[in-house]
Amino acid sequence: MQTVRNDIHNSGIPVLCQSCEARHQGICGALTPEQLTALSKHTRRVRREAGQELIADAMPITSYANVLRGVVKLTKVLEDGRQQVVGLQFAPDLLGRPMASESRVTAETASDVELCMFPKPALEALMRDGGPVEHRIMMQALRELDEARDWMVTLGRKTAAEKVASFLYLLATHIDPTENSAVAAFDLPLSRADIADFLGLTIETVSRQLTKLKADKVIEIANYRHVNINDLAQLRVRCG
Amino acid sequence: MQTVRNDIHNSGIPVLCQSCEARHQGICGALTPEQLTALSKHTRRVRREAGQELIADAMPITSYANVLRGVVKLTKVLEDGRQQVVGLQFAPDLLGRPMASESRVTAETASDVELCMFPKPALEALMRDGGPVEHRIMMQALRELDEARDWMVTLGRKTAAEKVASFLYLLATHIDPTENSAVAAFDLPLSRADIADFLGLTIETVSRQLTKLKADKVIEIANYRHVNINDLAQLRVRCG
DNA sequence: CGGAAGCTTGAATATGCTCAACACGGGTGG
DNA sequence: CCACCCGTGTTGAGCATATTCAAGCTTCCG
Repeated sequence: MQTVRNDIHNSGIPVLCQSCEARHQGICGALTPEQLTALSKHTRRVRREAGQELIADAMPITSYANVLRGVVKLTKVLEDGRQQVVGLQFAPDLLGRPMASESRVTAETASDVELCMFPKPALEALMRDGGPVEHRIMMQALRELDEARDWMVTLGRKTAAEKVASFLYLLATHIDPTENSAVAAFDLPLSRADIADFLGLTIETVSRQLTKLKADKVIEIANYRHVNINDLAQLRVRCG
Repeated sequence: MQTVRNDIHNSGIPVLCQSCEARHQGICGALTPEQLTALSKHTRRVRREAGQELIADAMPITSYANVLRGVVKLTKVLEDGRQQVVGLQFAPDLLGRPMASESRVTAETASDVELCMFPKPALEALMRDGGPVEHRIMMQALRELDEARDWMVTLGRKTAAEKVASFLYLLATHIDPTENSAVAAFDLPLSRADIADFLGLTIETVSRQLTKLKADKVIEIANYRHVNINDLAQLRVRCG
């Protein structure tokens, strides 16, 4: 054992993880090199294109995954087919409900996505002793809870115009959180149908409100998907 | 050491805690007798009548509390005064956002409430080493996240009639979770205004929908607050 | 070029909101 | 004891916002 490297840097860290953007974030940031090595024996790097189902509601969870790139949407459906997006996950979020045998949501790729998957028992082993891994998972749960509650205000109390503005503002502040500028530009990771399901609106209403924001020169839209926000402060005002 | 008791029962447990209904639940259920004794030196049992503010949004958190009796509502407001209830807490929930310096919500008593309060550092000391306390807090956060996401479906995709039915169904299944009967009876812990803020409706709409459920013989209401549910299955169907 | 999927636009409709009046119950004071 | 008031809840009429239904437009891709 330990015939392996303690070379210069990244000593003992699996090759795959060395180049991983999520290496120091999410769950992996809480692992010792030894734990990382153990975990990496079970991991699988996976790409999925947009529109694929990753986890089905009410089905047993067999594996967890870190989101490395792209956007995953968490949805719930009523019996008659009405759908609600209840969360969006970006890198380096952990995908999968910890401490439960069954999922409580459907997880689908909203854009092309890259994942680092690992079997359920591998994560559970790391959590068993409590400690830093459990701590990170708790922190993610608390953050997601804050986000869910913020969104409940949008769903329950905002007008259609405010909902759409809030959605764009959310993306602008999440997609590139480093920038702190007055403008923003990005590709919408969600279709109009997904946006509607996120906002509790119809696709027609979403479309009309986007058109209105465009007419009011608050945003520009190219190719249906690419958004330029000219005045982030103006957009903020329209969030209610 | 261990000079101390292995007497009969409840050995070494503070008197106040011995008679506490939450003793084996919530945070306290994760504590050793020693930890419980240490914590109990800082706790204060408090009663608050309905309508009192417990924690203000965006204000520093100075203490946490266990809910022992009654209902606490968590709310958020928009600048123009529109309000949304984003969560309800029952015994034995922990009140207060762990791992944050400021609250992200306003907490108010919805009914008369009994709390067991303790200062922020006391809980943080118990969490420091990770372990069972942190585990319980994580479990509560995950449960609240599931509940918040369930409620997002109600807010975003259900009709007014379905929202009111869902609210009554939620209470019926939460207030006395032991019973598993076809009927239920309870006092509404929330005013019409609070119910409206929970459901993203106006008080008039809530009132009309309650009247409709009454006219359809699904529920009875006495004294505005006392509700009899005659047919829980029928109510369930109306939840959408 | 044709077809399909995704998006936009328009007109008619319905659902829930606003505004207003009224009912009920509990407390206070003459 | 009754009169009054105030907070809370109900009911009604008219209205506004978002939905529904239907048609047409882009873009992408074979």
